[in-house]
Amino acid sequence: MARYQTGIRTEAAIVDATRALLADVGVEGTTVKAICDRADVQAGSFYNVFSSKEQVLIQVAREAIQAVGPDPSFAATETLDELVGAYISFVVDESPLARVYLQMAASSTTDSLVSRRYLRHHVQRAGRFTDAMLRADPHLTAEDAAVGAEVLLGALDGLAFRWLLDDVFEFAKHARIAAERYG
Amino acid sequence: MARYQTGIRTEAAIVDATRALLADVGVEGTTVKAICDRADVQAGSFYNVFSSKEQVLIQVAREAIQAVGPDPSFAATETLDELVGAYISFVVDESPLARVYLQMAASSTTDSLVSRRYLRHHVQRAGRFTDAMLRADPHLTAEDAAVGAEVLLGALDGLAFRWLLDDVFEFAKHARIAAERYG
DNA sequence: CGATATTTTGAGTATACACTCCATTTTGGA
DNA sequence: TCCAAAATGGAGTGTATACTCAAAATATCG
Repeated sequence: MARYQTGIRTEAAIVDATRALLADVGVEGTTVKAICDRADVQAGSFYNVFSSKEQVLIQVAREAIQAVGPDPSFAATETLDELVGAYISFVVDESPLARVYLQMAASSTTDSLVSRRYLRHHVQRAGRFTDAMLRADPHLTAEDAAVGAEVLLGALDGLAFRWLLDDVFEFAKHARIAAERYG
Repeated sequence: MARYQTGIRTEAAIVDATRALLADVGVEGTTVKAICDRADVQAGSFYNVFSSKEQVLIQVAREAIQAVGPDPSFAATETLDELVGAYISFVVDESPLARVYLQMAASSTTDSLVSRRYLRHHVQRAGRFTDAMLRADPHLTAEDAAVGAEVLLGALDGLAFRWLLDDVFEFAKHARIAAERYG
């Protein structure tokens, strides 16, 4: 099923429109019609590229999930500061994608495809935080490091949600303090 | 407009059904039809009691918000431990309501009415945490206490969201550890 | 250019949703 | 017991949604 360039461009336009819509009006307002209008495409073209609305949502969620953490190839040596810094700059510098990330994580109904994907991603992320904590303090037990990672990640995510509710909130400042206390 | 007992019972049944549905299937699955089926009531009765679906959602959200914090009459003397303990037992002992609280807070990002209500509630709650922190350590500046309260609340909310994604997660244990890092 | 694969169009379908209407039944005070 | 107010049943309305389809247009390549 070798593809033509026009089809690939259309797919990109649909993904772009979906991401922008999710950031602008949330999951609820992101309808197929709204996506098509924004991408300047007809419904038929949408379904020529994606088999369902859920597929493009998953695609954007995957994209957001990948953007949360720094390059996985550094995972063996990265520090906690780097991990926290990456999350902060993700939220601050890529606000639309961060908004998508948080909104989709929150609105995914339990046991849905998206929900399971987020959980798996969270477990991986917690693993990287745990490893970084262990490298920083080799006296920690693996269990303590894992718990510490969960608490720090919880704080970061909670503060990001706080920012979602009110974007005047100084996320970066609070996130750094959370890292100092919980790291 | 003196109301009859049957009408009051119907209203209670609708609110109960709505709360249970929100906990079970989330905001998305909570349709008027589902509410009516669960409450064993017809659509006409629903709209005899509530003017719209949003009204009953707001009612349940208000109920959940009120259940989050301990009795406000203790606000002048309560300790941080008591506030944290109240949140933990809210999540653990009243899971359905906690689920409603978190899901509606998360999905309210698009709906400005509910969103503002949650934000106002959060500000009040942060105020109580700040006051409790100041009582525990009078040397703190008000600013430091406020930031600390935001970070701790962020951690508690983030961990609760984590529990929402996977209810095997030991929320109480992690929440207590998050709170300890202040003692 | 001609042949074939791919993409686009846009009207059309089925369905689920919030909500209405009003005839009928039930309630509870006088 | 009577009766006006309140509550109910349930069919019905309009609308928005995800999704389909077949014909027409366009791209790719020998």
